[in-house]
Parts: sequence; C-alpha cells; structure tokens
Amino acid sequence: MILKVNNFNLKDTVTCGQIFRFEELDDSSFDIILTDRVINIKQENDNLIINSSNMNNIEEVIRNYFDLDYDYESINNKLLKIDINNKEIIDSCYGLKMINEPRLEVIISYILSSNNRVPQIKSALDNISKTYGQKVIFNNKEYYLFPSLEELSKCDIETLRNCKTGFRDKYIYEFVQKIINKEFDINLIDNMNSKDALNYLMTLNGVGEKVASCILLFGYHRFDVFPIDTWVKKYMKDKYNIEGIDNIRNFTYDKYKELSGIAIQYMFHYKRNKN
DNA sequence: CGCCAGGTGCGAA
DNA sequence: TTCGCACCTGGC
Repeated sequence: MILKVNNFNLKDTVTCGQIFRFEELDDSSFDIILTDRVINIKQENDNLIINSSNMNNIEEVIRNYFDLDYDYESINNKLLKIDINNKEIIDSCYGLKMINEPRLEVIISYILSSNNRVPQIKSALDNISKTYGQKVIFNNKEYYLFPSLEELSKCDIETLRNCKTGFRDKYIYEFVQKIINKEFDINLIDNMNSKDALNYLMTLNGVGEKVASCILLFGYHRFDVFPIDTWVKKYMKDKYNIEGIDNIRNFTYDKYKELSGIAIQYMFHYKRNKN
C-alpha cells in the first residue's frame, strides 16, 4: 500500500531515539513492531510504501502511529515566532514527528532505560516480547509482538531477570501487579494535567522525573513535559550558556510553554545529528 | 580489569 | 530536603 505524505521524514522519526523495536533493512526500509502487527515501511519522496503482517485498517494505524494528522507546520511557525534563532534547528528537523507509542510498552521501555544503554534496552524488550508476546511471521521472518497486559500478567521476577532487565526486573513486575490489582490505571492519565500525571507516574517504583517525562511525551502526546538529557544540556550550554537541570527546565518552559516537548526534541535531534 | 550508560531508590545528614 | 552511593548488564 502507498500512502501520500508531506512534511514527513521517516528515517529521522524512526531513528531519533523515540522507539526501540525497529530495524533498518538493506533496502533502507524499516521493520517496526507495533502493538498488533509488524510493518515494513519505506519512504520514496512523498510516498510511504507500506507492507504489514496485518493490513487491516492500515492507513489509520500508520497515521496515528506517526502522528501524521497533527499540524507541525503551525508548531514550527510558533517556535520560529518565539525565537528566530530556532530556524536552524527547525530546518534540521523538518518532517520529524512525535510517535504515538503504545502505553504499556512505552512505560516498560523507559523503566528499562534508567542507567542503561539503548542496545540493552532493545534487547531486554525483545526478550520480554519473546517470552510473553505473540509470534508473528512476516516476510519469512519471526517477530514477537510486545505482550498485552493479560500476557504480561503471567510474569515473575526471575523470568524478567532472565530477559536481561537487570535490577529493573522488580520495577516491571510491581508495575504489572499494580495494574492487575487496579492500584494503577494507565488510562487515568488522560484526565490529568501534566503535573499530576508526572506525579502519578512517579508513584511507580523505577519511574523518576526523566522516565515519567519520556512516558508522557512519547506515550501520551504531552508536549508540555520534556526530558533533559546530555544532548539537550550541551545545546543549552553552547547556545544560551545555561546549566543545571532546574535552570534548563525553567528557561525552556518559560519560553516554549506547551510546545516545550517539541522544542526539546528538536534540540536533541539537532545536537545529536551534528556531533 | 575498571568504568560507565537514555536514572532512580534509599539511607544518612 | 538534599546528598552520595549502589545497582544488573555488557561493551570498551
């Protein structure tokens, strides 16, 4: 199937560090594992060439996942209006979208991210999927979907540890138990403002401010929260000579308000690509 | 070997 | 409230 797009850069969007479970193939297409299917997707100019293990409703799934119906042009214009110096980073991020990631997976992914490396996060996610998730055969290859809550409810700490989750095994286990026992509801967050949502997420063991921010930004489309990582710190130091998490947070939010998450993501992408 | 990474929890001050 | 340290794991 072919989907016409504009202002979309598949490669940047997939590889800019939002998601973990994808693979770039020799033909420069990407295999990506979504909630209920595996997709292979390739961009040729303004066309997305899409194949999937499940073509059901595929256009809507793709549009939603890659946030294709959200108005980034107007966001870019606003960012430019706030600071004309943003032109360089906006240009470098043309077509970059905020992926709408499945909630269960995004929370577990970022619990795994703490004091960890990207390849190991990916490996742990793959192991968890292989252990608890459904197998999908697509293009003669085996893939494993990320497990549903019901599938995950069978998990125990020892098996999770064997998935190479490390000391985060108990955090994932506790998180799953809390959902099952109705002590935590990942959909309740929709009705909260971002500050309350951050605090709510941080009641989970293994979820601090950074992880909670990533979850809200990537899983809940909350652009008024944002993680501050080493790339963003570098950008802030080089461009504005601002240091320290709190200073960066205040400076960014004062300036960009509900667009902070996008602004930060652009800075991250710009700085990371430049180095 | 020791160091450290997409941080966080915990106990001590 | 803030501060320092330990923490699975694996690549360098």
